[in-house]
Amino acid sequence: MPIHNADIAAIFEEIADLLEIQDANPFRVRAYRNAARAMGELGRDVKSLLEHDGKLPKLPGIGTDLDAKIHEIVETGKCALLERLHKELPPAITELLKIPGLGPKRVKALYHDLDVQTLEQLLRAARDGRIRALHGFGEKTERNILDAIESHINQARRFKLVVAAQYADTLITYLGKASGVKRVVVAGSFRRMRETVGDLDILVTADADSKVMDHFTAYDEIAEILSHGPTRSSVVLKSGLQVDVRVVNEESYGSALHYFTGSKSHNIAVRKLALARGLKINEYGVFKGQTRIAGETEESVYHTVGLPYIPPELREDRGELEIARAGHLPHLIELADLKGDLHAHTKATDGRNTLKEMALAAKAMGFEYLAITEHSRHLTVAHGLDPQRLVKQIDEIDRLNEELQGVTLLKGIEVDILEDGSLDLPDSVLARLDLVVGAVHSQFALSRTKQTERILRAMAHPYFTILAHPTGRLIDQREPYDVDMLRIIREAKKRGCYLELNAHPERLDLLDTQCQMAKEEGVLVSINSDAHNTLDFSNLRFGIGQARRGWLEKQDVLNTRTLKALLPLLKATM
DNA sequence: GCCGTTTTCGGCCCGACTGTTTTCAGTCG
Repeated sequence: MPIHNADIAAIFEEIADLLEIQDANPFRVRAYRNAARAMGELGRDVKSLLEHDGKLPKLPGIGTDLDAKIHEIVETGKCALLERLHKELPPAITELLKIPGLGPKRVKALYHDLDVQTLEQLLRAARDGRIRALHGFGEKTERNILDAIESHINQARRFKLVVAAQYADTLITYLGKASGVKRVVVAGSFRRMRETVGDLDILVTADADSKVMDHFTAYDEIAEILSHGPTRSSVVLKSGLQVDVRVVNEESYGSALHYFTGSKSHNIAVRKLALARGLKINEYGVFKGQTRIAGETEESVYHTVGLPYIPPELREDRGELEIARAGHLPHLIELADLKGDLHAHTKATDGRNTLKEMALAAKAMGFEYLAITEHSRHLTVAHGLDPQRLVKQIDEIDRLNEELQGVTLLKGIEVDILEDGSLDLPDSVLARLDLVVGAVHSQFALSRTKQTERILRAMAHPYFTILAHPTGRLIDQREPYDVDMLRIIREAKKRGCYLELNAHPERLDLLDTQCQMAKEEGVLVSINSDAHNTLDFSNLRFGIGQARRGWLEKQDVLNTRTLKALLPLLKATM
């Protein structure tokens, strides 16, 4: 069985769960969770790294023991510690931890006292009223467990950023209407621009006598109130989205925003820095003994631990603290840096608007240029262009450009990369274009080797300019196809072509860690809307968020270039 | 299990809310 990073991460997570149920040292448990996270986020494939170099680079949180376990898993596909734990505890028991309200202590009690090992057994025990009899459990806990199991089955897991944004906008307006409310801001993974969010974390500053929590829990989209306190409340909306609201007074705004934005591991790292300086950080401020020394702004919090302000998108404990301390934080790209968009469709294929309407919408975005890149004939469902229709569009664009003021349409194509790596249109017509965007739209299940070779062969084509949505994943719908992204990026560097970060909210493809990889290898990324109508340009903000999570700066992005600077870059091949 | 501008041993972020308890453990973020 091929071992991927995610497999190693899953093994470490399971070990952490089982150790926790065994009441092991919580810091040992954390070490395994950190290692799982490190594996999940690593931009390089561990197996191929080991095959190539024979050892792993030094990774934070991976010491001698975990390093040996990674070797063991890669070489044998198994981990002796996990096998031992499986003998000591029933394997399915980690499923029980997924039930909200059940942590390791309660799972352990349920197993020892009631021999509950599976969700089915848990359900039966709750229905029979056996749980309430356990020490530390009661009638209400039993009821909650029962409810949680039932909703666990058809529970919505994570929400795409674009969907969460819609709920956030209306809720912010609603909360702002409560008396005494000063500021309402969404923190959490939403503010860090993660591609999906599990819940909305909203921070409110308000006068001490504000009734904002009562106002919040009276919101008419609420399906269930999970908790309701004076400073913190949690609810589930009818949509299934959980919302947590936290209220602090105005002087704690910065420290509370920092705390509530996370990520959890970033916060832990910052608080450790504070400890080393004899300081304590909590959501109310930074304290030296009993004295509060900072907290009005996030800048003030970072300042107390000797750091500059770190943008939310970087707060993932992926080395940002060290880089910040050294004064080398990137100046992250912003939406206003984009000078154009290099991937868009019109009515000629599966888009909704005309060439002119798209051009004017791009101009309204402040863009100098917009590339029209229709699908090619192989993608019949999208009414892809054959050579004749593409030539016709080329002529139309030439005519329209003479008429347009302040914006230029570029002639392109989103050409299908066929299974053998050839392109879906002949050279004779591709030669007439300003750029060729290549895309995989079929045969997603090829082996890693074949899929990689297919894409490399397409990129070797002299007219190839940009690889569209390089992993092919659709968030929550379709897994990425299996490719060696590092090889693709290195080949792009050699060939002088580029990778797309597709900003469509269902794609957000390249992934953030792959953006970092492209940057390290010196390959420019093109942040494109893949617009199918004039409104889709607004999705670029999600692409910008993803790019910022990938540490990209203005100079790392192809379409921050002016038209004049861009054109030679599009022509640079081989 | 990891790690070191006090350290190779002894620490490891910090607080709110719930439910069960009668002063606090467990869970969560």
